[in-house]
Amino acid sequence: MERTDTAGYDPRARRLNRRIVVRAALDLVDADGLEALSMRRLGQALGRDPMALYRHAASRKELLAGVVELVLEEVEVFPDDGTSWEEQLRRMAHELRRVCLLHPNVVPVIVTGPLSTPLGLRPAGTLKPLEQVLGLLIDAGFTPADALHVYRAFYGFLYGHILNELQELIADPEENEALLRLGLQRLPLRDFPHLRRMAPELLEYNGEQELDQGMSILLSGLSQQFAPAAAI
Amino acid sequence: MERTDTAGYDPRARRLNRRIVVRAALDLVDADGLEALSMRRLGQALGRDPMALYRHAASRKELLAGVVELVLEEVEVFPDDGTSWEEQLRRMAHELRRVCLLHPNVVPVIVTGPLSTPLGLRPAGTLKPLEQVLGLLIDAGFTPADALHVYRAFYGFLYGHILNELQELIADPEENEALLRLGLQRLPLRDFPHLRRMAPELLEYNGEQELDQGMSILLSGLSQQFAPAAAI
DNA sequence: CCTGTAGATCTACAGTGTAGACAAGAAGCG
DNA sequence: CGCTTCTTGTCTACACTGTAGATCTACAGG
Repeated sequence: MERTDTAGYDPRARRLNRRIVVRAALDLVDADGLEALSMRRLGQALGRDPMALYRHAASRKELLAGVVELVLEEVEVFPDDGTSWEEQLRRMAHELRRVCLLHPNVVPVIVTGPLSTPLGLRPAGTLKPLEQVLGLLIDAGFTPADALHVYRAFYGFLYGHILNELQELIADPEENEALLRLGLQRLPLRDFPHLRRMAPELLEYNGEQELDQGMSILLSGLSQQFAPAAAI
Repeated sequence: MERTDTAGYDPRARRLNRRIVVRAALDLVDADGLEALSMRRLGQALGRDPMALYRHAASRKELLAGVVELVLEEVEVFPDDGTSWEEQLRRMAHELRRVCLLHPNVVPVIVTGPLSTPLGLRPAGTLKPLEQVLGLLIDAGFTPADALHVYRAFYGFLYGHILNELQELIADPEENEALLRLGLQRLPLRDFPHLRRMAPELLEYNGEQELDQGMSILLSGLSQQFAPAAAI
């Protein structure tokens, strides 16, 4: 009944541990959104006193950080196959997008959370992708400084795209169409002439394709702006 | 004393209105962060009962939306001068960055807020930039569909950059250096060989330059991927 | 003057994060 | 086994939060 078994573990089974708590928190956020994650509700989901959670997470913020880490662990990190650095970046982008779409409610925390957590102090899991990309680029012949620039452009664009995509397709497409047209109708024609004609294009949004296209743009710009010194 | 006059209006002076309330909310967020914005504190800042605010903002969420709108109004929108669309996009990017850096605490809401607010229903102020960019690109010879793609790539990258920049320079640079080095030291050398050598590069971050460089990359990719049909 | 109405206030409720004291239970060791 | 120690869970309590609903106040138009 209620919300006792959010996943597979039945409550009171055995002692809590951090994994279980964070996992349950993620389930709760996935199911009911960020605001639904309160210590009391989470305690209830686990069949424990809310205060029990504090043995495994220092605070709500810290718990959320754990949730982010857990989500990022879902990102599959592929070994360096032989393909070009461009193709590898492209694949990593799609992979991160995939995971983010599985946990849309967590995305705001992912992109916004590490604010005010200085880079050096972040959990190792969060830094792993950075290291990987740097290695990839340096191996491809970039100087360390350029690799850093490329990394920033890459992740900047990627995060930006994911945010945009989540904004674009919230409601189900059915009522989305009506809503969009109605919304556009509301705009004064003289102030928004172009936007009002965009309804068909706005409805045909395809996130994967859009990301791929964006990546093409970015990568083509990248390899034009920074030519890697040695292509082996 | 306390926090009665956050700006220039003294409390009890005359009747409240939405402008005053939202303005005070922005001041509060700028000064003490997002979490400091509560109806009670805001009421106190204005010398009124907290409940009075509900006559001018339907809820805390709606109040925050007003704050975002207010910030975005600070973005100066330049008329179409003769320069190329690339230069105009570049200038708009710098302008948005400038405003966001003036209100870093609001940025999470800016990039995250419009989630779950379907495009058609957003306040006109938020849609103005979209319309402007579309017009600019279409005038430059892009098809509407391509203009939309370019817009998405542009704003995706821009938002991503701003988020990244805010993450990079939170603390004051003085203690940032020590902290960064200490943080990097903590990482195991075998897992993070590149990152650990990056300290000097990481310390020389220049957001404006980084954005400009990123824009160059993006724009160069853009004009290579989509050739505007007619350059007039 | 009186009255209608919009604005401001008061009270109250359900919910929040979490500090601090305490109990129950597992684990180590003789 | 008993005894101690440390970890984990529970309970109570406090200072907050957003906001619904009723009530009071002040100003508008007649």
